[in-house]
Amino acid sequence: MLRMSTLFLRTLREDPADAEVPSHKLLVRAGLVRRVAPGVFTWLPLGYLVYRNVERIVREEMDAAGFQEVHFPALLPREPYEATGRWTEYGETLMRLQDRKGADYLLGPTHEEMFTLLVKGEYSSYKDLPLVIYQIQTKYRDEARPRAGILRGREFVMKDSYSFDIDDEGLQRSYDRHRDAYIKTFDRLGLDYVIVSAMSGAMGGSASEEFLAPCESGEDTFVRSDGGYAANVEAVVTVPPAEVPIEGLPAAHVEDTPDTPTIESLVDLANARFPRADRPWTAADTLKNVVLRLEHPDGTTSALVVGLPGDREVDMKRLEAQVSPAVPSPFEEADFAAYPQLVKGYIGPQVLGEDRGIPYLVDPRVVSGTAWITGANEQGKHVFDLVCGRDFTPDGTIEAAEVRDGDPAPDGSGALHSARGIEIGHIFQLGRKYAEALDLTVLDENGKSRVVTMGSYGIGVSRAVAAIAEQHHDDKGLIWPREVAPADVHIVATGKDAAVFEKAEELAIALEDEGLRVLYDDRKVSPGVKFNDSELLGVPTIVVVGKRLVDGMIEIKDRASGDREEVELTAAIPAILAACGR
RNA sequence: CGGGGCGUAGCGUAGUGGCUAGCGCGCUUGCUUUGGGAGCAAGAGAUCGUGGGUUCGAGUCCCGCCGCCCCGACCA
Repeated sequence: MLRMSTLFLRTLREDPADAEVPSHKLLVRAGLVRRVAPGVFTWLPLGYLVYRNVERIVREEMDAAGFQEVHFPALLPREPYEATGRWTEYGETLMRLQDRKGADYLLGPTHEEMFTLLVKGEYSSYKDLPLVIYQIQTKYRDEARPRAGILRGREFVMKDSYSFDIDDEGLQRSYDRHRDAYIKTFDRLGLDYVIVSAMSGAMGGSASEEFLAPCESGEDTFVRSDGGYAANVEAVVTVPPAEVPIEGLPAAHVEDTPDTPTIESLVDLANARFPRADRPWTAADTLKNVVLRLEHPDGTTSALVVGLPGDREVDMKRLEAQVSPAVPSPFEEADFAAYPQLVKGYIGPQVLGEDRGIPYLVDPRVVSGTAWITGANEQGKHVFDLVCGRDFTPDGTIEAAEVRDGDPAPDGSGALHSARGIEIGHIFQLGRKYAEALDLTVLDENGKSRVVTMGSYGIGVSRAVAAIAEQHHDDKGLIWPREVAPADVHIVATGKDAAVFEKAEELAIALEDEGLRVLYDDRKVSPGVKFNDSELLGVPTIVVVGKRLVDGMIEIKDRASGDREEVELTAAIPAILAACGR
């Protein structure tokens, strides 16, 4: 039994000045965590109970899925990370240190190398596979900017698991097992979440999905439709309009459009001097051609032109995902000098294309038969009614335009709107990148050496505590889902009557005997303080033993709904068990 | 790393060059109080982030440094 009179706990009446997001404010105010350094926190008794519940659930679901727990050190030598290039690739984010001899060490930001090497040292046959091992481990990342309390710390706890399979089918099965286990885990944690497809990015894998807990304080932007579609912005596929028959479309014609270097000025001039019969011109009638410089991994650079409707901007993140591993950057004046055919502000598709040395990719909305106003590749001139598929043929399409609220979901499930979420889990088909770098091979049934294929899967354990707090609170405080709550029932004894404390304590003991986890407020403070603390702490069921005891009554309150009922003390135990879902 | 803001008691804060740095919460002691953060009284607790400078006099003005928070960049 947790007694408030002796519990190491101090709740705060006011929000800490350095906290911004609800979970940070509440976890500090409720006395669950205290800051030690930027992005580094101490768990106090109640907070650690919650944290351990989350960890326990994660562990139980991993074990239930048949995965085996191991435990690596957080302190790791440099060499394995040197082998995969991450000693340097990880950059400033890596926490580095030296021992007394000057040897380099690091505090593990993630453990792909160590797992790969461990398996390499033990296994050498296809008969040993598949294998999934995991750990729950403190990770260190020297984030440029830790923020939002324990939502994004420099020290945090992560469950990371790794699958090892002989072939892609096996990897897919391991991946699916993790996906199922994660669904069970997050359901038990009481988290609302969506699974979005994610770009694999620098990790070099193929399939990858993120589990995002939608909430205002989330750092990841994603889009969702009312019909259930959810995806990372980078992964959204544009729904192209129907193609238009080319016959009968007016011929292209070049017009003088002086001083129209921007889309806005161009539309204004077009409406003033070349008005349409049916409707005014809009930015969406123009074809904007954005020149970019691509830097390739081998150090060379090249130009790329992206054509998109003038009312859209290029989304650099989406573009990056498309051109990876090349890195895009804006075209500078010096770059323009190298391509005299590109007239800044008046670029048109007529001079573009792979065969002319400047690859030209367009937004999927630019389909055959669409007519555009676009640059005529001459200062002060634009071409009207330039028809795709007749007057120009792009080299292909690219998903680089911004995704906007109201755009259709690719699966036809309605309009997209953007939302924010906390990344609480990530599952990832790594492939053979690490196995190759560290030479993890096994012999197959023909005695031939085969590189193992891997998956990596993470759950932010400490982050999940904050994510739950973000999703489960009100203006009075936290509201823990039962399974992660620091206790099942919070008994509040009010008044100064000795009988109240006697009965409250008897009740606490009886409930504990029934298997409930009990937090008992036996402090000699005023009722208001106790009620407010009980709401701040967020134990799901609150039992008040107070002035109504003279009539043999106690009160049971549901923290989440605020519903309260009075019951006879004699019937209290079954009623409380029922309230706790037992 | 760029931009902005802020460092005063455990927490939240006031203090625009002048006496002994003020208030609320929390803490200690006593009395009263006990169904929504009680009242009265008496206390403890601060080298005002740090180093230098200006001044008769600096929490307050100037310069350097350190730290923290927010936005952006960055981020399996």
